Amino acid sequence: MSAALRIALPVPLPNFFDYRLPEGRIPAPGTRVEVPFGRGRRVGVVTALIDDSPLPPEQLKPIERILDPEPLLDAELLTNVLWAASYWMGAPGEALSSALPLSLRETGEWPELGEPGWRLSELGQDPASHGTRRGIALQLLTQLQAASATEGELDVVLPGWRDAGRRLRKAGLLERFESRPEAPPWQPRPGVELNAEQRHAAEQVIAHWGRYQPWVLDGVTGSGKTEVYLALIEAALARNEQVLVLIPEISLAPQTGQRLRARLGIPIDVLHSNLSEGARAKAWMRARSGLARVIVGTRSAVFTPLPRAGLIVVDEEHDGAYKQQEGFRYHARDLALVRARRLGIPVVMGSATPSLESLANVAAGRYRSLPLRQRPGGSKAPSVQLVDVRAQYLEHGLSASLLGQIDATLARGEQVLVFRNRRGYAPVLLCYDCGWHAECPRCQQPMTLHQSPRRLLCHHCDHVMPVPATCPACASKALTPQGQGTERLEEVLTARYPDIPVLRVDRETTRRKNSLEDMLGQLHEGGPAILVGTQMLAKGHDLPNLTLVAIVSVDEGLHSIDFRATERLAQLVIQVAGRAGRAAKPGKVMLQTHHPDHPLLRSLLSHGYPAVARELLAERQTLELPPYGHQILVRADAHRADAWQDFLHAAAAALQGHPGFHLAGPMPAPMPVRAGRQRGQLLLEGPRRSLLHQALSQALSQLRQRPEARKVRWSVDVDPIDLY
DNA sequence: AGCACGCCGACT
DNA sequence: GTCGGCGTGCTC
Repeated sequence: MSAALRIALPVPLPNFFDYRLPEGRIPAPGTRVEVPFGRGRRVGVVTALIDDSPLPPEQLKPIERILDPEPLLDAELLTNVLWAASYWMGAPGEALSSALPLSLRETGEWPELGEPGWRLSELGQDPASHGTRRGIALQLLTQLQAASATEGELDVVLPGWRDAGRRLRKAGLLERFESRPEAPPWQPRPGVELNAEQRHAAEQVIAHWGRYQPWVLDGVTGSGKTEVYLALIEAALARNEQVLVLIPEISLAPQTGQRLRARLGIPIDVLHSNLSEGARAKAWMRARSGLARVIVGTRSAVFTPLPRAGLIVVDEEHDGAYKQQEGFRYHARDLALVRARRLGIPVVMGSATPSLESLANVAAGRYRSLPLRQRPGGSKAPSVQLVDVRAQYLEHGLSASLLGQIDATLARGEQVLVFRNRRGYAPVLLCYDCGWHAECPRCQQPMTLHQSPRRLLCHHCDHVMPVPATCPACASKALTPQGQGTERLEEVLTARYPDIPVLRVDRETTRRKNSLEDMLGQLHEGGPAILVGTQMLAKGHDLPNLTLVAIVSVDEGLHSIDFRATERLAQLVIQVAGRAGRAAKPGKVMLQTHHPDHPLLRSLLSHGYPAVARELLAERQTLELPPYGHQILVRADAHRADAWQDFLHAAAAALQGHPGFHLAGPMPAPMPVRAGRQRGQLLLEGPRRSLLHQALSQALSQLRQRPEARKVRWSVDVDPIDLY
């Protein structure tokens, strides 16, 4: 037993590493240190000063260097990151890695916190030099004559100043400098008048301010959840507290950031994985220092330090994007709740379609519901109509009644959204003569036909193959694309409406940064247009002239073996439908299906999402599925099926004798082959989470030693959200 | 994970 | 005769 520093190192190992105490300053928990590790050096984070290291002192290596003058992570963040590692059964060092921006995972120095600012140059201070400048250029000069300003401030007071700024700098009148870091001053501004429900919601949260309480802001689309967020953010700012706003998608970040900035009148710090590394580290450090008042970010932003935390907002809390699906598999919404509890602050989770987990927590009294049922401005809920396509002739998947509605909508000068959750041209390429279809050799799944560029693409492993001219099995020329993807719908609609702009929104067309923004921007003002796209169109964007949503088909979701498929389908339909008719014009939604009598669709249409959620929850309760039962999934894959079988059988054996759960498997994964690897899984299910955890964490330490573990790739998924 | 060490096939 | 395959063992 010896005194030591317990350090987390960025390796996928479940343990910490102990190092000898240094002579001088003892770095406090949360401080980065550089240590010898193996034959190299690594950067780790001190997690504790201990006096009972199991290693004898002579086996402890000394710390090479202390990297931070004070702890980089405060006690709350460090504790919660380590909690997250243990809850989701990840390596502590890897959990800490996901918490830190890239440059701080290494030996990097703390970034400068100043913001770029603009001021008049020596020449520019002479009014004579301004010449005959007009418009924004003149306003900018006048503004900077009064005082220099940061770029963030200029964005607020003089939107669109950047072009003028660039020209005036070229002319030598302005210069750019690194401003002294300082928290932006905030003054309350007159906001939008809240309606009674919104005001009631905001007042309730404010009445419970300063202690942990989860709130579910259950607002139908268009009910103005954002207004409530804004009122609450202002309440935090008035108390000089920080707010973290989590959003599910990067594509929503610029829009959300701009909207908050415009309304709150202060710079918003945006934090997501597409940001340049420097910008990310800077935003993280600005939050740590308290300079950042409002931080907007995706999943990984849940690791932002919040020394003056006042509120966490989780927007679209039902969204699966909050769960990390590889490496360290944490759930950002759930971690946000845990952080809020330790921070003693409220969490507001907003959604038009709250997750069944959150609804169950409301029913159990752990969360409180803030319903928003009213649509402001008297706008009406869209009418939804099922289109039975069984007996209809379909023109490339589109029924006559659907096309008729599209015609009418365009004729009124309004816009149409055609939703299809399949990208590419056609999901299957089939031979009419012999029944052959193109299949991925590595996944044994149909390959998707893409037209530009023309190729067969596997959506599971990205395998690419040329499109055969004739059937490889029977040499027939009758190879026919089956079904519709967004690419094909775009082609069909462009041909049918040659004078109407048809915009396709999917992963292919939005790869470029901001292209989604640009495309939707075009539509914001505009006249008749058709928007064709996937999932991506389901969230966020407000298109006032969009009055018809055509859902081409969601039938795949009705027969999935995944018990969450129905929940996701209901949420998707409601979210997509919510795009219709947000402004004064009434919206219409048409949903094509081969199963117009399916109970889920019936219920969704006649009683809405809350009723469907109640039914699904009752079903889950009967079957003891989440959120009433808990699950941990052990996955394994290998070149040969017997390798994963051996491993998962060893895992099942190691779990024998532990109480409180039931094992399903070992069994092949729902997709038994992927990218050429055989896949299997073992599911632990039980009513008490702690027993599952206990059993598996004990079994894992044995399992890691076993020879079977080395022959497979394996991972543990606590609270899995899909069983692929 | 990375990186060693350690024994068996095709090349100068 | 060597270069290099990936099995297996370890990192405080």
